[in-house]
Amino acid sequence: MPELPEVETTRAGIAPHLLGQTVKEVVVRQPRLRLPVPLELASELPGQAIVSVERRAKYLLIGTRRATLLLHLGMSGRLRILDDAPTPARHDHLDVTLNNGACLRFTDPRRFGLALWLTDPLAHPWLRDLGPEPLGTDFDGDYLYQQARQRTTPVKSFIMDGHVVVGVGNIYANEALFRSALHPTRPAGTISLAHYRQLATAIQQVLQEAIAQGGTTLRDFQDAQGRPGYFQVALQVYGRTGQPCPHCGQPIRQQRLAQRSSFFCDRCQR
DNA sequence: CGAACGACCTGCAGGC
DNA sequence: TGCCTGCAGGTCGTTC
Repeated sequence: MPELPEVETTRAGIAPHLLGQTVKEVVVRQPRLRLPVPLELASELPGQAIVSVERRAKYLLIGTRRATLLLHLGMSGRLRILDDAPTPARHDHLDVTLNNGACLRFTDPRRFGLALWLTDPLAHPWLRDLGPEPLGTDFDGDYLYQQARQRTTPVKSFIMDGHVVVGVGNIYANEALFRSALHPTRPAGTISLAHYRQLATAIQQVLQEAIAQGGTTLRDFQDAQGRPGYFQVALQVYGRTGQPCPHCGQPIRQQRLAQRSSFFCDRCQR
């Protein structure tokens, strides 16, 4: 479900409801996520005031003075703000209720998501070694070009590697490569600096446009208020196998690359 | 070090 | 109707 734009849309949706509020109760119905939900979450988060709601890569960081609730939505995770705490449905694994009666509810059918309680989340091994934010000032074509030296991996796998740059998932990797006319299988180390500048710009633009549209809803993404995103109408190649390339009319091809579906135009992307 | 791949888990669509 | 297969927006650990 969520790539960077969907996580950012979620963050922006939950933040105003959480900031300044105090947690009343934490209900863990299913502790078996990608890692076990720590018991301390339910014992230590209640009573804490929420002082920050931030995002790093696809992780959400809900900060208190004591520690931080680190959330990841995995493939199928979703966060909603509810006015109260209605009867939970299947896969509603976690509720964080607030003193004002509202409830932050985490739902995740596939359970690839994460809920941890950490005093220093950015020092966690999974966050510590992450690459730059694509929308930050330390990401550009020169950086990508430098990172790509001597690398033979396909450029699509390269930009989806969180140690290179974070937040670029399968949808937006395909779209950014199409926009910059690069074939997904092209070995990362064979691409020129000029092309990497185009690719970096394409990544930033596609992510910013998707955020502005509230993300991409393929089947089930909804924001914190239950509204879908609208960027799917702007997708040029993702999920469009056999449909004409918007530039040249050739049918869009689909090919499996690093166990992920890739969509591209053979003629426009080299 | 980098590259390729299996693993985790559920739901759904499509073929028979 | 049911059963089977393959696929899905992520990302880790293992192996070579």
